[in-house]
Amino acid sequence: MSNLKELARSLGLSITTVSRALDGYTDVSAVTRERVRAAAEKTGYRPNASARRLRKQRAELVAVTLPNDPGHIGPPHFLDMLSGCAEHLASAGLNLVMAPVPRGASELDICRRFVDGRRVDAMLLVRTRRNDERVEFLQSRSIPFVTNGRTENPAPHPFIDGDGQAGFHAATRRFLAAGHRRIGHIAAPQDYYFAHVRRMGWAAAMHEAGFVPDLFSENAPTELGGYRAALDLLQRPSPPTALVCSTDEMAIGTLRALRETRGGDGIAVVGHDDLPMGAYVSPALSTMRVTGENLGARFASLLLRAIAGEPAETLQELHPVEFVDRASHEPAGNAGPISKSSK
Amino acid sequence: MSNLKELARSLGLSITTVSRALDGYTDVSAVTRERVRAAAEKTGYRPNASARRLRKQRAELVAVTLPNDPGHIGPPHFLDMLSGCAEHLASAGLNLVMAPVPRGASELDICRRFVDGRRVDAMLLVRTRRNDERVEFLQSRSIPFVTNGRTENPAPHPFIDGDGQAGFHAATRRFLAAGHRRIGHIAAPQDYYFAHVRRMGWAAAMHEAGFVPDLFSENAPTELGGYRAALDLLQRPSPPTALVCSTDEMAIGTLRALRETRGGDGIAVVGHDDLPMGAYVSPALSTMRVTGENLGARFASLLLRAIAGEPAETLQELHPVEFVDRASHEPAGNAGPISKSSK
DNA sequence: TAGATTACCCAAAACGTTTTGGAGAGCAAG
DNA sequence: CTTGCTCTCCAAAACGTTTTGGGTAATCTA
Repeated sequence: MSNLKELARSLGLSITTVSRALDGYTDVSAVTRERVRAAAEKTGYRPNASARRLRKQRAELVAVTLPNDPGHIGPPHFLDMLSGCAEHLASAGLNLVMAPVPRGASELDICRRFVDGRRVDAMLLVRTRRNDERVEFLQSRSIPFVTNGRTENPAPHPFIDGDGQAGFHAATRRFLAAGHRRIGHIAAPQDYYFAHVRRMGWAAAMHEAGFVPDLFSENAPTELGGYRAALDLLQRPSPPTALVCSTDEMAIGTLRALRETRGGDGIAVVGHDDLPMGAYVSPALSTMRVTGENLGARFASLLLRAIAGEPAETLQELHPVEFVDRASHEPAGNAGPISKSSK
Repeated sequence: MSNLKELARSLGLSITTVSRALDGYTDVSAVTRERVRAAAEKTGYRPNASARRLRKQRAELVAVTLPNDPGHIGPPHFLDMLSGCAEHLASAGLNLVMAPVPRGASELDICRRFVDGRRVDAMLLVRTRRNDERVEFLQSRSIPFVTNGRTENPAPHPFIDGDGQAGFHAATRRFLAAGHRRIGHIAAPQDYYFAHVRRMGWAAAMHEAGFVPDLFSENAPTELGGYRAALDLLQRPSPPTALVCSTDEMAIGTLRALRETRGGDGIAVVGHDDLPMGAYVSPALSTMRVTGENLGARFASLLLRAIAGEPAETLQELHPVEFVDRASHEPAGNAGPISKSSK
């Protein structure tokens, strides 16, 4: 129960002086400052967080919305990202608080709750949708925020994203260059921005090569979703010889579907995200990864700059994606996509 | 900038009355109460969280320590658990805040920081160690907490854990009953409590069957760690015919090691955790899972009861583990553990 | 020596809530 | 008339900080 008042009394100083000594102000003599510091250290004094927050009118908290997709909550490395972000924020005195979405409430309700109760100084939005009502709301309240993934909302806002369009375009072109003609896409729900642009990248490459991009199937962004979508494509009249999958989890579901299907031998697969697990499945999963290190720290940095008032336009990071070549994009067991007449 | 004072003035009432009306006290007339409620609704009034926290001397926050193992942060379903916990806590007015461990600091430092700054009302500890200094510290400060996993600390404390000892004992006995004799264990670092008891379960079953339990290898609790530990065991003079792995991730690394090793054909494998991914690797991973639904909500419930002052002894949950039989514990491609003379 | 500057320190006012300890009015009982 | 009770309401005191707007000596400047 140590507070500033007791510490001040025990030192024979005023509260003001003790407070300023601990904050390193220059208008307290070096000897006093050191005396105060020593006493604070000895008694283990820590300023009361709530009191400081009230006085400084800052919550010292940043909330991250947790997507509540049925049964699934985002890629496994999501937690690594959050951890890195929290660590970086902590060194600026901010803590990261989780904003889960209870059953029956919308993600917008949660934003409102945190913002209007002045519980946070900023927000971190993940799993953005093409038209994201949370973005609109936060802009209307002019509270700083950063999104993981772009949106199609008209007003610019800070974000970090990978260039999924370019990545899927390039991956599709690689397959085309390798001789594939029937290149399918395992798609995630298209109201997610990331899912939409990845499909657009694939579709554009197919279109440029003179094909109609209709060989795709949409499902949940999980192993099961990928499994189902792959089964769907495999039973089409002209099944694919190569599959570009929206996420690694979907790709791993796809690999299982291929194993279980007779016509699935030698179909090329590529995913996106570079999950650690991908190197351990069979065949080892070829994939893409967003370049750049320490995503979490970059989010934290953008959040801090947004809180400091930097304009949205200078807080947008679009990172290229790069290929991670393992085995699944060049499957053994067939002579290649052209000589193979699957089905 | 709406606060109680303004709301009170606009209604011609005192701050006290408005506050009590909103809190549903009976000493404000029904008609006034309704008038206040309507006005609060209309102006979108939300009490300032910092002010309430200061006055009520409660942080309304619970921190969860994030393990900072090099490059790895716990099982993928960890985030699902956190999300469920946060959701349940939120309905009691508490938020879950992340307590990452920055480089160079210990997990104890972080606990101290959160506790002594009165930033939290309780803590959630994950990845407990056999002798966990965080437990000792929190008990010395008598701050409520719950651990995910038991410890060997002398004083009892609230926890939720799966009975890994029994699970690994039973799994080993199953392999023994199936005729296996050389059953190895892929072990996680033994200072983790969970890793220790899982090894003890395996060792006890082997010992009871008359074998010296020395066919194990310890490594990081990751795919790579499992891979390396499996390679180690496979090059022993008498390699195993079955492997009980401390985690699913290690088991998946083990499966890759088996694929890449000539002598690895037909070696039985079982993991623990029931990761969704396990159903999609080849062979499909047989595993164990802790019984009971909605782990996160149970953690939240225990935390709330600990905050309410219930004694530690009544806040301990040990859940049995059950088998999830898929393919890897009965590998095809060999006639069985006895007829096979690997190496 | 007067005046200005510097070095150190502090009382008091916030920040916005909850809670304590009544106050005043109206009414019933003695 | 007094006493006690119920029903509403409220002033003021916390909670523990940070910051404002000084004050008092001592030291320097002219």
